[in-house]
Amino acid sequence: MVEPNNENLDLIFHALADATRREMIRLVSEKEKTVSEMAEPFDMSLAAASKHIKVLEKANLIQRTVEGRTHTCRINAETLALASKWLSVYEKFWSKRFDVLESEILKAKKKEH
Amino acid sequence: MVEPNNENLDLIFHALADATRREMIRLVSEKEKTVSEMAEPFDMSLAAASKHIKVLEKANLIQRTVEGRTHTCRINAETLALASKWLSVYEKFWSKRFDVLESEILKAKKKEH
DNA sequence: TCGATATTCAACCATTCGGTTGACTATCTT
DNA sequence: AAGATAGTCAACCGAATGGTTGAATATCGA
Repeated sequence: MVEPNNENLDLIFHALADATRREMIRLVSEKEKTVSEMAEPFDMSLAAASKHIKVLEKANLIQRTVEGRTHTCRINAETLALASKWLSVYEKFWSKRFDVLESEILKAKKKEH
Repeated sequence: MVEPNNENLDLIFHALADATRREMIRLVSEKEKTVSEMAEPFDMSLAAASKHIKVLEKANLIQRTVEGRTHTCRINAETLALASKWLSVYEKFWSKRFDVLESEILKAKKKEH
């Protein structure tokens, strides 16, 4: 796996910080798609969608192959894994909280009887 | 867990898209910290750091309690869990890749003997 | 009460963002 | 060769971002 440096993570999280782009990731995760297909569901110009796609591409979240005049996009999930890896460092905090919550629930249930 | 809507995710990922703020999260995850303590490691004005803290707070990534003149920040890891949850939908894509990689390695090792 | 400390606020600035439109390039089809 | 199709590029626009500085607010300690 490529080690995630700060510059990478800036690009990745920035790309993810927009609902249109997150939805584009969902779309392209279903099946590889052309630029037009990626743009179609959104109420914006093709040029605007094309910019979003470029942001995703620069962040390495999708990859593009050009064949003739059509550009095909496919997901590059390894990059999502980098974001996930950064977050996973803090996983202990929320799982810890869940443990506390669970034990609280158990205690409450015992009291019922 | 609070359901992550698009607005939440916009704020969360935007907050994470800055190296200063990611480092602030790391700092505050070690131990709760005052605003000054959060700002100290960075080469910027207190006001700038204060703005970053506000971004983290609005995204609900940290929480603040005010006691007298000191504001204490603590991590709110549940919100990181929301980001992680969004990413986890795509986990199958990268773990699939790892599986392929693993089986390739196994095949290669078998060939050696 | 006075000065130090902790923090925010407001105004400003340059840059980036997310969108538009119109022109352009390249490829496919006929 | 001519027109349709796929997509980008460039210029523009208003709003948001990330920083600054100086003033304001509120609390603490002597």
